[in-house]
Amino acid sequence: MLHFIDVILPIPVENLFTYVITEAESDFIKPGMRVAVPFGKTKVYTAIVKRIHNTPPEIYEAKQIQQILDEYPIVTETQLRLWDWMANYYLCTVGDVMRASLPNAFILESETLISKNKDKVINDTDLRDDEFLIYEALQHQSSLRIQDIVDIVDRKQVFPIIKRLLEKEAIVVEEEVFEKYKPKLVKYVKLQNQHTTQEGLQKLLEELSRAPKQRDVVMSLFQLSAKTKKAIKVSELVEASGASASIIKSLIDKSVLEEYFIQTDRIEYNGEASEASKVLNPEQTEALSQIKTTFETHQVTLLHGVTSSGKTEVYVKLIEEVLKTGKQVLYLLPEIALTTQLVNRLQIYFGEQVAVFHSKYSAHERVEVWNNVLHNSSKAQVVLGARSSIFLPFNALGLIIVDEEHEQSFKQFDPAPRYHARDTAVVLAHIHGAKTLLGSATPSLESYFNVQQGKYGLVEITKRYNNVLMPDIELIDVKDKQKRKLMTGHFSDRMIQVMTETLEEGHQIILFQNRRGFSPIVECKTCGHAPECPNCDVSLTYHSYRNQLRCHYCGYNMAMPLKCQACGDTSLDTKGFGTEQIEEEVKVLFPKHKTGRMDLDTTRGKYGYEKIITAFEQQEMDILVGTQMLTKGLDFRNVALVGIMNADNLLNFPDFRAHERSYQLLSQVSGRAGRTEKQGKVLIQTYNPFHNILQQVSTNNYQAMYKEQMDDRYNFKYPPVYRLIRVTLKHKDFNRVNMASIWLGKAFRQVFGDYVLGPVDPPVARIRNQFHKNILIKIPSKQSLGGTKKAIVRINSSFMNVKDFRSVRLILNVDAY
DNA sequence: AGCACGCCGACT
DNA sequence: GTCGGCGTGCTC
Repeated sequence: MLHFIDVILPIPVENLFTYVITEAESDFIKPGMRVAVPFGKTKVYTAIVKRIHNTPPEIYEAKQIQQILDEYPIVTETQLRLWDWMANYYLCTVGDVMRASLPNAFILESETLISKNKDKVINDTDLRDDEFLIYEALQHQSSLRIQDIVDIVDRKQVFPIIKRLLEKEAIVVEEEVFEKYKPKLVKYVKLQNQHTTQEGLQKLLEELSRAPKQRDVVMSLFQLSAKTKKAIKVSELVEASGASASIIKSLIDKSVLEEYFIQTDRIEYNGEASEASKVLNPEQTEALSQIKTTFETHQVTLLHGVTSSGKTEVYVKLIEEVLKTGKQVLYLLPEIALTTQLVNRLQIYFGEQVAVFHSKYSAHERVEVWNNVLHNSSKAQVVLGARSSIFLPFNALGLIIVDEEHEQSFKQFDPAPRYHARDTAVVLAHIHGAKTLLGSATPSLESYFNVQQGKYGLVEITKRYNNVLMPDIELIDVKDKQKRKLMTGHFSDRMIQVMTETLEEGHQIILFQNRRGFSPIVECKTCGHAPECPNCDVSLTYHSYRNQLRCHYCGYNMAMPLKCQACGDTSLDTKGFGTEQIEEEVKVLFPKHKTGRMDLDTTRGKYGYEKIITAFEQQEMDILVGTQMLTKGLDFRNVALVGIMNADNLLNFPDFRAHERSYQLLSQVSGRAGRTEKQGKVLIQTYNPFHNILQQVSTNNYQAMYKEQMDDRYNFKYPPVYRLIRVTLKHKDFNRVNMASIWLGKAFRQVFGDYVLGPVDPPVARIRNQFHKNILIKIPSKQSLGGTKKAIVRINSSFMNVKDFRSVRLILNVDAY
């Protein structure tokens, strides 16, 4: 009987691919293992085995696999189910999901290597110029990659040249696959056995009496191992004895010492669980017991607790209980880089059991976390991670916590799979029969809607920890202040007054300046010309760090011009209302106090965030000016005032969620004020103090916000009442995208009628020289999601059959909000 | 996604 | 005429 496997390839093609395997291989291969397979004429890819069967393909001959890469599955069956769900729900291929899931080091790809044909002597005169260049390069280098050749001849198409060289038998090519993951080995030393006894050591020390340095090393090693009773690293010995590596080397050569290697994790967790978890206050205890009750009837529960109500302590208790049952816990956070505080806290309680996983980790580190999770190692019982950690190979998941569930960074926008980690987490938990806890001080409308629909349980904490009062929020009418000439730059008299008071009391201040949709641009005062990106339809933004103009979309940058490029005048103004300007103004207003700034510019670099946060925590700064980053669960004890410089550009953002987002953002920033006994103060400057959202923020009235926003969503047919799929078309030729989008819009309208919006130009209609068009499809809740998606897929394939449109790139984004 | 194949303009 | 550009289609 013949044996076949269907495999998933990490490329965006719909189908699985079938390969033949031998009888022996069929006994060994299991779904979830990696195999290396030949694909196309030359390439070798890493594939994941999906299914093993005996049905030969009908219309083609299956190729053989090249090799099996694993001894056991590295992807679990539950993961394969989740991949299918994701591909189906988010309208992408399983290959896309695979690529996003596996640490890069797991996906090996072959690379074509070109080397000289040693069996044949080639006369230089037989070669053309470009061929000669390559042939000559091979005299110095044993092999060249395709990219090297591209660089050498400076041309895009190099295959014809390689082909000619091959025909002349001047070169040979081979496909090489590199193993990307190498376990890290650490060198240890110990005394050779005969020296470990009391007398053996005595004797050895006597022998070494003429070599005092070597003697010292032996003494140090003996003391170290007596003290720690553990294996001694060479590096430790070097440090303890102060000897050089060469002395140790000579002792090894003399057979006094013996060296050996142990495989170690790259990520080391220092310290053990050093503290028992905190005792909960009555509100938290009540919340915990309610959560457990709702879990009896619901898969998912939403924990709605006001800012600094101590949600984390509740999570900790819950985690403790799940760990006792031997299950794993996944703790999802919006952005891990900002949450060192939380990592430290969890490590205090759970020690080594905590593993951290996020995109800043190297490929090697990710493999190690992956393996620890896969083997249910004690080092990965609690996994703390950003959205991509939903891809880890859990096998005994008991609980998923999604903290700050309203955060939009849980949604991936590019590339595919364009998934929402919170929603995927709910599905993942369901597959495992685990529970999901969503936590937020300002829940997303969709989660609260699910509560109202009876899908999710709800638990609330309305009091802040230690009975700290909710901050007092005051709205300042900027229009009125301007009329009465009470504005100093961007600061109202009231803002300056309260800031002065706060500083006098020795407290700290956070000033929040939204950046979204509003960046500092450069404008000529004479002619009004603003430099634009040559590749995208946006003005360049000014960055004083490096004094340059940059494009946020494609990264294009140029030095800050001295003269206007249009009229030549030198009166260029870096106008705008960014954090930099605010910081400058603060320095003028409060010259005696220290001011810091936290935004994309200042948090570059690996420890950018930590530096600023720590400095502010240590009260090295009095005033911190920052963007959205400040909202992310940071805990500053001494902040008594939060100032919001301009609430309007948040509210006026052209997006159906602008109001919901503004509420969330403003509430979260406000929550940074007054975390100790003193009641915090929040000042919001706005042109529109009677705006409902601002009123709701100032009275902390989530219910009113929810009700009003939901009315809008019903009336205008937006999520969570309707589902939303956004179709983006991209092409370098404007007319072509235009025609294509009109065609596609019509086709959609024939099926979905008025539930199709567009095509419209997105706010930035050209990015990296590609023109964009958007079409929005709204799906009523009663309409079957599966049927809708099938219809979309069908329309897409007929779209692809129109010759002129084939080159237009289509991007489907499900739940694009 | 790659990569080969096949059809058209600008150079020897 | 050929070379090198780019659009089109397939990969088990």
